[in-house]
Amino acid sequence: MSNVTTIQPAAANLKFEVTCSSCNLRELCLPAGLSAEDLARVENVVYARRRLKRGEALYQAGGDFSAIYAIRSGFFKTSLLDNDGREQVTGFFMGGELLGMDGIGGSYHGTASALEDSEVCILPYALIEDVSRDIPTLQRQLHAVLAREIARDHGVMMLLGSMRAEERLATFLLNLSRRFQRRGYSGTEFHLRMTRDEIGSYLGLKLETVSRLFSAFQKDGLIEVQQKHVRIRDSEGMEQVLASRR
Amino acid sequence: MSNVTTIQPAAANLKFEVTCSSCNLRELCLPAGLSAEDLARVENVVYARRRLKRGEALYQAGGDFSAIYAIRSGFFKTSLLDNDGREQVTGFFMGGELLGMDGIGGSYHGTASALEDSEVCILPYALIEDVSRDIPTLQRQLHAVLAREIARDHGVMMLLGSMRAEERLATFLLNLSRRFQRRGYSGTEFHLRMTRDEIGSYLGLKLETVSRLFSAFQKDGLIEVQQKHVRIRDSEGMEQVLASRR
DNA sequence: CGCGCACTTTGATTTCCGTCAAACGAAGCC
DNA sequence: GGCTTCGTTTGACGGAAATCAAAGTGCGCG
Repeated sequence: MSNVTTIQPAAANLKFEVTCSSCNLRELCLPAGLSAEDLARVENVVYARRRLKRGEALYQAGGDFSAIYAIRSGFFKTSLLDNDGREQVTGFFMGGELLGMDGIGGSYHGTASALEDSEVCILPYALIEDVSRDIPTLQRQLHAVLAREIARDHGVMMLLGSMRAEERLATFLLNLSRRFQRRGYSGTEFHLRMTRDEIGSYLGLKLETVSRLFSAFQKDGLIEVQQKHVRIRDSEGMEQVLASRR
Repeated sequence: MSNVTTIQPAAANLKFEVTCSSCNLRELCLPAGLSAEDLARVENVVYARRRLKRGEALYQAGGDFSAIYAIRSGFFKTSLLDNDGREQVTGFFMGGELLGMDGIGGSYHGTASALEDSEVCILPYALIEDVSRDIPTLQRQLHAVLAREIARDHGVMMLLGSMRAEERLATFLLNLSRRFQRRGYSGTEFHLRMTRDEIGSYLGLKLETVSRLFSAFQKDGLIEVQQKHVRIRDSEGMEQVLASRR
């Protein structure tokens, strides 16, 4: 992983050094598909970055919306808080993915917190608005990103609304696997950044159920799991857990 | 209700007669908040309408994306189809609400079908793109609508992920009530356009459970229900069903 | 008008997952 | 290094909703 960012001063103007062109997540991120020329203009939008410690909140539910964020490194969860204080995790996000879009036009609807030390690029909404008026490709990209988030949410609704517990966990693991792989990491062996409780909240299950399912999948030879370390041994078998719908 | 639309020719150029300015759903719809001047420009986007019979699909999952739709009258459901053909209803939509945003930048992710005879305004995406470049207020409105859909979906995720059956149905009924009221209809007495099965799919419950809950709510004096006709007798009691979270 | 079909209601039973409880393991801290 | 604390695993039990089944209701259609 690039260490470029670690040697730059933490203070003052972070604009220096922030270039999408040199970012290896470029093609997964907002500027995907932009020409070199347009890319240069977009770099004026990404005017700063922010580092977060594990557990720190990137933004809070109800906070004034000012920017969306692109994850440069690290791992996040987004969540909603219930009236009586119960948490619903609405998503897990990794490098190249965007956060904060639910706040557009008002205030953030949920909270985003770092599950490990992380860094994000700050994309002030007012600037995105301006620049996307001049660059149709960016405008289209932004809309596409918003639409993908809607489609993702619908997928989760299907998961929560009509899948059994084991199908939910299999779907979750296969989804993580695919996203790690896409980013050049192993798709068969990875480290879970979230707790069983957070997985459970996301999947609409209790943490004990999640734990039992991990154990069951291991017993069936589908995965090896030791705490937060997971290795997928039989991804075809995992797919079949899904196909087993009656 | 306005009958203006029923006397216009069904064929050929529907552009004539299509004016947001004279639409009583204006302030609930995409042009909300636009100046009279900008509104005139937006009317060039809404270049046609389409009527649908009950059961007819507005668009199908996988179909090429070309436009988003504003509901002028009627009632819709959106749904996803599972690998093995099972349906997940992702939402119910009424006058002034927008459909098809999940397709932006590709193909529609789900299907939208009319639950009663309906009419929609067709908003070709290419035109929205163009016009919203010139009218920042429209651009912002469009983004806000997309963000609201994301927020709505997160609300459903919370419902599906962490509520008990009776809380889900109470939430559903109160939400419908609020939306009917906002449109000038009674918020305490209304006609359900969807079947128990569709409600169940949306709420992650089986139709028998939905039916039983309707009966239970009636027995508790919260509602009166006869088939698809619902009257809310004790909306405060309904709210308390939600507050009763342990 | 009456028949058929789709939708709804209600009851009996089963099952999956939640709840409660306790022990275990790992990580951070003085 | 030992201690606390947080997270995980596993077991026993109970309950909410699913499943199976059958009767009832109302609407559309010939």
